[in-house]
Amino acid sequence: MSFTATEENYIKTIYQLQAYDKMVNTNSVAVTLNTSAASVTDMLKKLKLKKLLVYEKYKGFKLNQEGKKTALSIIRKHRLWETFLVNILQFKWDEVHEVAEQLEHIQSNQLINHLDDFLGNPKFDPHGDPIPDTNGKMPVQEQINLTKFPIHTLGEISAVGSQSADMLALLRHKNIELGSSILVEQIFPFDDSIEVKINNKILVNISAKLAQHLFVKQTNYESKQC
Amino acid sequence: MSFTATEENYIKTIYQLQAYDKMVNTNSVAVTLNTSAASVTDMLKKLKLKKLLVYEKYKGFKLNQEGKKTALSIIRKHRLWETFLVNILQFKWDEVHEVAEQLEHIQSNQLINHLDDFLGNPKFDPHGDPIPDTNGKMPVQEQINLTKFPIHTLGEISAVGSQSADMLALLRHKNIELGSSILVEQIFPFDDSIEVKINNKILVNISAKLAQHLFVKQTNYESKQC
DNA sequence: CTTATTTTTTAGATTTGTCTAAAATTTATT
DNA sequence: AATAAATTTTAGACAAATCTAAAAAATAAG
Repeated sequence: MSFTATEENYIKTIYQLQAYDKMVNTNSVAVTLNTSAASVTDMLKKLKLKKLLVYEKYKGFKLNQEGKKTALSIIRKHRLWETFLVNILQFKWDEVHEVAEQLEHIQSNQLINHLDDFLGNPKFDPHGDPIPDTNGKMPVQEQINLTKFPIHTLGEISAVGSQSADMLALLRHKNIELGSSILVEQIFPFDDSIEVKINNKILVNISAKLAQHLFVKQTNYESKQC
Repeated sequence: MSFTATEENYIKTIYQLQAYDKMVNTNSVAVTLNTSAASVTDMLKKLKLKKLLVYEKYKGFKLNQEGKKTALSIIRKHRLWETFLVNILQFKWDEVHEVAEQLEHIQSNQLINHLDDFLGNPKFDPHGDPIPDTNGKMPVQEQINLTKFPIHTLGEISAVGSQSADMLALLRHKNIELGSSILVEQIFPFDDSIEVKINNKILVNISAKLAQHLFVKQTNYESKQC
């Protein structure tokens, strides 16, 4: 079965909103896709007819097994294209989203599987997000973007998403390096900046932009066998 | 200015039909795009409004300067993507057309220019067709149609004038591909078929219709300095 | 040079995805 | 529990791209 680009955008959005099978409401989809609630309702009827979601009017909705499978194949395409754009075509990792939004709708299994092979079957995209395989299976993420890292949880810096001299200078100034321990103390919604404790000593404020470039691995006490 | 995928398909088709500024008629576009004459008329009004073509009703039409520029940018994208699919992703050259038809509509100058650089700014695509540059300039081809190629003269296949799957399947069956050496042995006036020797080994009979779609470059002895 | 044929255009409908405004339903608040 | 507020759905309309059938114009044939 194949879908229009518009249908695919709805499917992907609903998938992201329903994380762990929560019910999704009309308005949140409308806001995310920057459209009207009425349009969302229209599309829900269509997707229900195509047996992609569970939906009763006024009661909310969520993707069924088939819908989730479809969403994962779109996400797979999106993330593989982002990897291609950054790793092969030298895009900066914050320039790729708009183009990947277009490329993800190209229909050809042969294309996406060849692309996957050419890229060396990557497990994570340049943003650190996991890439689903042909069956929709996602690798477990051992690292996560700092913006998504839970508060009051001990982790350590496992990657930086940029090698710009400016950024490395900033990191040095804040005494942050690969392997530094990190603990999120507080999040300021006003500017999305984050206050963290580095190496259990220094309190440092990290801007939203910097946080987007830092990846953290949760410190696993059990596995520390030394 | 940007266009829908449908508009782009019309523009490209008209460009190909008007070769050297001939007037184009409604029906030929309808046949090429496998649609109705009425639909073509509708689109012509739209493209005239967008100032891409010269059109007076019942009198035929052709792209103006702006229209040709647009067509060339679409053709550039198509041929670069075909090159990518064959050279990088290991597609067979008769498998690429359908996918390239989709990829050519992706809108991003950055993408297509980075792709061009990554491919090494190729001048010809895997079918031997010239790739327009950013300004729409095409490299000259010193090739000639097989039907006009002199007898008993060594040449090599430099381009094919169609991307139809049927034709490409036929070529594969006859062991003919881009770069194959070719020598016309005999011409049969009854059906205008041609007997040729491929790669100095196999004798193959080529129908008039197939020959019309094959382009040959004379093998240049002078440059063989080994 | 009329008439017949072909080509092209118009008129009116259909489908997809969208909108606004109004009605229906659910949720929140006295 | 009754009413107010928010959310969701329906109704009706619109633009894009398409169709079929009929009308208009150009071309071909007698």
